[in-house]
Amino acid sequence: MSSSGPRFRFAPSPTGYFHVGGARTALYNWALAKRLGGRFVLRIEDTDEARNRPEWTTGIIDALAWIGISTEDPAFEGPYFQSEYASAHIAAAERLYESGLAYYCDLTSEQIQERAKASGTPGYDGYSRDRGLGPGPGHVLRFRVPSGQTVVNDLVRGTVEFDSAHVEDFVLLRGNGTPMFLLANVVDDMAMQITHVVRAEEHLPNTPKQQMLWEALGADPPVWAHVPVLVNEQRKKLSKRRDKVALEQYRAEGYLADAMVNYLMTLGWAPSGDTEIVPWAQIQEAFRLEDVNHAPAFFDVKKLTAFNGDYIRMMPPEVFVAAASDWIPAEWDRDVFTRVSDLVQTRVATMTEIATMVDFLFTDTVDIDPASWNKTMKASEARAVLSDAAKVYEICQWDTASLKNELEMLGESHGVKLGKAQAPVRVAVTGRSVGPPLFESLEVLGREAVLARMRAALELPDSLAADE
RNA sequence: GCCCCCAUCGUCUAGUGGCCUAGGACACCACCCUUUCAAGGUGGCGGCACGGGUUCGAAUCCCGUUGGGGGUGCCA
Repeated sequence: MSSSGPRFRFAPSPTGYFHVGGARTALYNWALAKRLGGRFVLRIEDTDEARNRPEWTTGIIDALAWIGISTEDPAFEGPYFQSEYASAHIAAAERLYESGLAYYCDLTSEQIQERAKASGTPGYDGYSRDRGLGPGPGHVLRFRVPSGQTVVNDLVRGTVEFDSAHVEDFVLLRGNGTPMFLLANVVDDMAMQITHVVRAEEHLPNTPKQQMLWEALGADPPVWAHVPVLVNEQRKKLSKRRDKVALEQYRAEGYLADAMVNYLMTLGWAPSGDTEIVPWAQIQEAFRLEDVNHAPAFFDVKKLTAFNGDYIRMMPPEVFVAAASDWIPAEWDRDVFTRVSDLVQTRVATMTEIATMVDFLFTDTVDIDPASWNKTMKASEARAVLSDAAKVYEICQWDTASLKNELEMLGESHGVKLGKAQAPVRVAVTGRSVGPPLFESLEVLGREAVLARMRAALELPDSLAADE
């Protein structure tokens, strides 16, 4: 437990899903804690009653584990729950009140707005600073913001100055006596001896207030680092409403954790050298906050998908087969899949694509896609080729090479190359015009099934009505 | 409105005063390979927002403009 290294923290509030931006922030903290021999402290900020469900915490822990941040790791500490420390937050607030660093105010939000409107200056104007109010129902405790400048030293942004003239006396305790985020956050960070606060840029405007609180409470502020936010194509902060932000969703759609982690780390930062696909161990060694970019980064699903495809192809064949097993129906014959797995591995970018690519190998009959069929059958020789192939395939040797040679020769007799000749056979047998290499698939399917499908297709008219 | 942050190809980035005729990746295009589709290979397209300085020399330093973003709750 006792560790003299730096202490980082990740402090999400439970929301029911894990935001990809949060994942990147967690990864930054994790990389640093691991490399520096420090700690990664997980604190669930559950003080908002509206956001408080036990299963949401489980979701956070599962998501972290998926991206390699394990509660089993010695560098991991927690989770702590902010709601359990409410009495410490209140005690700190009372200390501030007693020493005159905070004061009570009985103005309602409406009254504050009216005063602001009347004076033309937005925000709270410090009306109750010297009214000597004590605690009472509906009285909020406000921090007496000292005049002057607050200089925030930020590892990614350098020195940022804030003039107190623009920092209002913010609320510490609500009218019902419960602590606010700014206070709770600081008190917890102090109690947990956090040395480095690495979080998203949206918290930068909070930082002078929190730093004042650290100082008012008699402690040295931590090292701050505000990393740029992740944005969508409209350059707006990624939001649950507009964008696909849930880590769980990407996971369910067949994205690999390694690919996700690697991609996330290239947003706002890049490993040295000419390749971005690098193992975590290398990232962990190389990552520096000082090298993080200052501008928001677009979360590009297309690039993520490209990374994912690369990671899928990097898997040793047997690893791919094992991984794929979780993504195909349980009743599918694993031996059959294994025979074509290498053909699939180079053709998918996400794990969910696997099943749809080879489903025709596992069904008794095949649904023919009308568009594919109609297009293929437009070729004048298509029907004749299919018909002849059905005859040749009754008697030829049943292996990939023979199947290919026979169709190639047959095609020549009709004046077409193999590329053209295979088309009607492909649609007839697989139902689609694209898919894994045909002859391998035929071999695996077996003569009986292939012939049955070809004959059934021969019964079809040249033009099929579209499904819908 | 006010406060703060930011600005290299469409996107993610390398670059920290001369190695830059600005490098890589994704996307896109072409060609090669090829049984469809991929994968792979080769090549191409494409950028230092603008204007002033500083300097022998600026993508790199300073100022301004413009353009983005974040914040502005008795949410976190």
